[in-house]
Amino acid sequence: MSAYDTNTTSVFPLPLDPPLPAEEPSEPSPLPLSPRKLPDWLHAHIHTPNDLTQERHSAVELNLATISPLIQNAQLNPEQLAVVTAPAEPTLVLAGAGSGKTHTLIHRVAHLVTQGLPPDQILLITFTRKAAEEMIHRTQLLLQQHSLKIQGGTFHAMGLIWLKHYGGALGLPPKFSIMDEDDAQGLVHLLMSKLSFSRRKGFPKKQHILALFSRAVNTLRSIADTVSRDFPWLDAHTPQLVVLFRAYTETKWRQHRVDYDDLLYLVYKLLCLHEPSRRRLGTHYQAVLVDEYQDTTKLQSEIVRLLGSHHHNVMVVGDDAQSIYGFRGAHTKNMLEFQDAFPSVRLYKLEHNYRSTAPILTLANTVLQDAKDLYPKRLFTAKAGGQSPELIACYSEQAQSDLLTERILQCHDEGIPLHRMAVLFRSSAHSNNLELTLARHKLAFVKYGGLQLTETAHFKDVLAYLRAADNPLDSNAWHRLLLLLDRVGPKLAERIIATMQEAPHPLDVLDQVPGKAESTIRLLNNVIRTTQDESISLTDRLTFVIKHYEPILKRDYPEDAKVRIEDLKPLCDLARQSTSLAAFLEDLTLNPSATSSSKHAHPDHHLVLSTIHSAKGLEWDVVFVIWVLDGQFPPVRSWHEEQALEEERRLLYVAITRPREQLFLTYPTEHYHNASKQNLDSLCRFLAPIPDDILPSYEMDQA
DNA sequence: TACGGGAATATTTTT
DNA sequence: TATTCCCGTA
Repeated sequence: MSAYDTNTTSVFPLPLDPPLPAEEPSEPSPLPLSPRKLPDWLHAHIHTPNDLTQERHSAVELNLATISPLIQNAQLNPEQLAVVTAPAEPTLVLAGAGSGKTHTLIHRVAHLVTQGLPPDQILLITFTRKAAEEMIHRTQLLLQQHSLKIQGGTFHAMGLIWLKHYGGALGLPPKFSIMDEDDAQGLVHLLMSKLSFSRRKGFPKKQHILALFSRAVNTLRSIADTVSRDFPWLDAHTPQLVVLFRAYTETKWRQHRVDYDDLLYLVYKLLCLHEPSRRRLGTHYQAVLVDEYQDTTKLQSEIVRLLGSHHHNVMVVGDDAQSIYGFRGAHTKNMLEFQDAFPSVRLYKLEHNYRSTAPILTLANTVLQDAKDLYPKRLFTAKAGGQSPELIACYSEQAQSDLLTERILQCHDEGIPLHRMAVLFRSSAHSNNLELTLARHKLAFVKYGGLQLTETAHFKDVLAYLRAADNPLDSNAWHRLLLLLDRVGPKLAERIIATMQEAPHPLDVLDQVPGKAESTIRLLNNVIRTTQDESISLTDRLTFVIKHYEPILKRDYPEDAKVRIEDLKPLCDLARQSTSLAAFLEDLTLNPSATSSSKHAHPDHHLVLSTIHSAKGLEWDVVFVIWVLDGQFPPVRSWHEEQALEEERRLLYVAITRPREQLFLTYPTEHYHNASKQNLDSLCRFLAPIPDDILPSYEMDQA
C-alpha cells in the first residue's frame, strides 16, 4: 500500500466541472455502417490451429523451466498454457463459453507470481461481483498466502479504492458517500420538480433519464449526442436534459456524493488529467488482467487503457458471443477495439469446451450460427454422448411450473443434489409462479436477481439513519427520514434540507426548526448524533437506530411489522464485521448480496433460480430455461430492433451453455401479453427454426 | 401542506 | 399487474 501514501494532497484545478461538456464536443467517428466486416488487424493476428501448434510449443519450451509445479499440475491444454505463459504484452483472449477461462486466468496470475512479480502489483478486474468473488476465491485456493495481496474486484470496487486515495487531486473530499440507483432516481426526481420539468409535457420518466445519463457517461459522449444516437424520441427535450444533467452533477458534487458511474468516470478523469496519479497507478500495477471484457463499456476500457499505458502488460479475456450488457453501454465492438488502445496486441483463442455434452454444444452452436457481427468461433467438446436437450411445450404457466417441480424432484431422486440444478429465465418476474409452486412443494431455492432485501422500504429507512449520520449532506437520506415524521411533508422537508446544505454545521439546523414538528425533528437529530458517535460500537448504534425506528415501522406496516423487524436482524450481524460506519455503508451499496449471503449461508441444498444475466459464468449439471416464448424471450420491445434482437440471441446462447449434462427448455404455448395487448403463442424465434434432431420437442399432455 | 384515493401506464438485464 | 403519478380534499 506504500504507493498510496504519498502526495494525495496536491490540488488539481478541477472543481465543479460537469463530467461532460454541455456543448457538442468534437464528434467521435461514427460506427462503421457494416460492422459485419471484421477489421483487418484481427485477421493479421489470427492464429489458425497450425499457428497455435507452433506457438504453443515455443511457449512450452521457453517457460517450462520456470513454471512452478502449480502450473504443471494444472492440466492446462496447449491453448490455455499458451495464454498462461504469454509474454508480458497486450493480449486479447477470445474464450468461448465453458473453455476454462477463469481457470486459465488464475493460472496466469500464478505464472506471473512465479516469475517474480509481487502479488500486490497484479490487478485483476471483472465486471460483476459474482465473477469477482469467484475469481478471487479461486486465486486464493491456488496461491494461498500470496493471493491475499493481489488487488482485485469489480471495476466499481477498485474505482472506490483509487478515489479514496487519489480523489483529492480532483477536488473530491476525503469522505464521500455512494448513491445507489434509488438515490440517483430520487435526486433526479427532485431536480425535475425544482426545474419544473413536468412529466405533463411528455418529459421522460426519471428511470429513462438516468438510463440516458448513464449511457452518456459510459460511452463518453455528450448528452445531446447520446439523445440523438440512442434516445431519438426524446429529441425535443434535449436542452432540458442538458440542464438537468448539469444540475444533477453539481448537486452530487456539492453533497459529497458519487453515483455508480462516478466511481468509474472520476477515475477516468483522474487518469486522463492528473499525470502524477496516472504514473503512480500505472507503474504500481505491473500487470493488469481483465475478465468478461466483452461487457466492458467505453469508459471502462479507457480506464484499462490508461492503467496499462506505461507497461502495456494488459491481458483481457472475453467472449463476444456472450456480450449481454448492451443496455448498459457495452458493445461487442469494444472487444474488437482493444487494438486501438494497444496496437501490438496478440490474439489467443480458447475453443475447447470442458463443460457441456456434445448435443448441448451443438444446439448452442446452432443458435449462434445466424448471429451477426460475431468473431467466427466454434466450440468443440471431448465429452461424447450425453442426452439431447429437450424442448417442452406446456399448455399454461402453471403447467410449466408443475412440470418443472416434477422434473426437479425426479432428478433429485436420481441423485443430483438440488444446488446442482438451476432454473434460468429472461426477466426476474418470470419465476413468480414457479416460486409459489416450489414453496408449496417445500422445495428450497435461492433466487439471484430478484428484489433484494436491501431494496425493501424498511431496510432503506434504517439505512437512511446511518447514511445521514455518515454524510449529513446526503439529501436523499434526510428526505426519507424527515418524511417518516408526522407533520412533515415534501415542502417542509425540502426547506430544511436546503438550509442544511448551506449551514456550516448542518445538524444544528434541525434544532432550530420552528413549527408543529419541532419536537420530533429534535428527537431525530438526537438519534443521528448518537449514530455518529464513534465511541459506541457500530452494532450498538444500529440496535439503537432500530429501536427508534420500531414504532414508526409499526405505524406504517401494522400487519407485518414483526416480520420486518426480523428482517433487520441480519443487518446487525453484518455490522459486526465492519470496522466503521462508512465502511459498512460502502460495503452495503457495492455489495448488496452480502446481506443475503448471510441469510443463505448454506445454499448447498437449494435449487438455484436466476436471471440469465446473473447466471453468466456459472454452471450446473441440469439447467431449465423457462418462458422461451416469443414476446417474453425475446421481449416484445426488442422485436423491431436488430441490435436488441442480436443481444437477445446471445443471451439465449449464454443460457444454453450453462448446463453440464442436461438442458430443458420450456414454454407455455399461450399467454396474453398485457402491455402490447396481444396473445403470444409462438416459440422463441431463435429456437423455432432448429430441426428436431438437434432439439427434439415434446408437448405436455393436458392434465 | 399533508395525505389518501383513483387513474394512467409501461413492464429487463447490473454496478 | 403492480407500481407510480396526479389531483382533490381536509
